[in-house]
Amino acid sequence: MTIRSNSVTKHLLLYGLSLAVLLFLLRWLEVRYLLLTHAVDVYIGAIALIFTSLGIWLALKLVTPKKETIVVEKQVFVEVPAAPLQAGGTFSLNNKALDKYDLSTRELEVLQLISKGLSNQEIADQMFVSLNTIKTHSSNLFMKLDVKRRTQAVDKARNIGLIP
Amino acid sequence: MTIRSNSVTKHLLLYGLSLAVLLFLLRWLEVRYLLLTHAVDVYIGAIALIFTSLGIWLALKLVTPKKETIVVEKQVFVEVPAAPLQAGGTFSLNNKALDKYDLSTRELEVLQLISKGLSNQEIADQMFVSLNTIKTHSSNLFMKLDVKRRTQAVDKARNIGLIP
DNA sequence: CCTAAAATCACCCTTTAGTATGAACGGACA
DNA sequence: TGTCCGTTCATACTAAAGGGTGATTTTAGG
Repeated sequence: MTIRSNSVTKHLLLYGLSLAVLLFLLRWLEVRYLLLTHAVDVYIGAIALIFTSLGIWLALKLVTPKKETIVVEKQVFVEVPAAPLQAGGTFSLNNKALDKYDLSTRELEVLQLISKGLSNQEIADQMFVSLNTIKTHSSNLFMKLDVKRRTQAVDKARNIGLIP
Repeated sequence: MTIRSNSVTKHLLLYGLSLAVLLFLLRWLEVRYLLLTHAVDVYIGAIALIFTSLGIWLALKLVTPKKETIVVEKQVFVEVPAAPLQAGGTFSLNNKALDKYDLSTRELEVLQLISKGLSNQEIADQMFVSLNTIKTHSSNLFMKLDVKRRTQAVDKARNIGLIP
C-alpha cells in the first residue's frame, strides 16, 4: 500500500511539473502567435491532444492491475491404500459358524466370491464350472443361511464371521 | 470482436463530438475574454483539466479489466482407512471418499440399505418412494462408484469407508 | 463294494436387478 | 430470471438372479 501511494505521489508530481512546463511553453507560444487567429485554434487542439494523451497515460499507469488472476484450487482426492484391511491382522474364519450352517467348501467359495461383487457368470468362469452349477451352489447356500438374496447372504455371512 | 470494435468506434465518435463542442465553446469564450490576459491562463488550465480527465475517462472505458481464472488441481493424498472392523467399535463415514465419489444423500441411503441385504422393493417401501426411484438412485450410484452390480458396490463402498 | 453326500450340469420358469430415456418439480445460485 | 442439480416417477427393455426339478458323476467312508 505504501508503495502504491508513493507511486501515485510521484506520478502526480510528474504530472504537475509537466503541466507547469507546458503552460509556460504555451504562454510563450501564445505571446508569439497571439495575433494569428488561426493559430489559437491549432494550439487549443494541441493542448487538447496533449492533455488527453496525458490523461490516458496517467490512467494506464495508475490502473495497473488490469489482469485479475483468480486462482481456484480444486482439490483432487487421491486414494492411497492404507494398511491392508482387517486391522487385527488376517481374517480368521469362524469355524463354529461354518459348522453351524454346514456349508460345503464349494458353497463357501461361492459365498466369498459373491461378497467380492462377482456375478454368477464370473464366479463360474473363475471356478471353471458352468453357470448352472454356481446357481445350484448359491441356491443351496441361501437355503442354509436362510436368506433370499446374495446381498443378504453377504451381510449375514459377514456378521457371523464367515467372510471378512 | 465486432462488438468490441463497435464499442471503440462509438467511444471515438463521442470523443470527437465532445472535442468539437468544447472547441466551439472555447472559441466563444476566447472571443469574449481574449483581452483579459489572466483569463487565458485560467481557461488553458481548464482545457488541460477537462481533457486530462477526458483522457482518463477514455482510458478507463477502453481498457477492460482482463479477468483470468486459473483452475489449479491440487492433489490431496488421502489415506483410505481400512474399513473399521465390526468388532472395533463405531463406524465413521469417510467424508473425503464421500466427497470424491460425490454421492447424494439419497444415493448414500440406498447404498446403505443395499448393503444390509434389502431388495429394491424393500428399500422403496422403507424410504416411502417408488421402486423406479430406487432403481434410478442405484443406477446413478453404480455409475458414480464405477461398478456394475449391487454386490460390487457394497464391496467397494466398504473398502473406501462409505459403509461399515 | 456300496452308499450317502457333494459336486456337476441342464431345462424351464418367475422374479429381481439394471439400463436407457424422458419428464416433472423444487431448491440453490448467479 | 434462467440454469443446474437432486429427487421423484414412468415406461420399456435386457440381463441377471433365483426357484424347482431332475440327472450324472466324484468322492469319502462304513
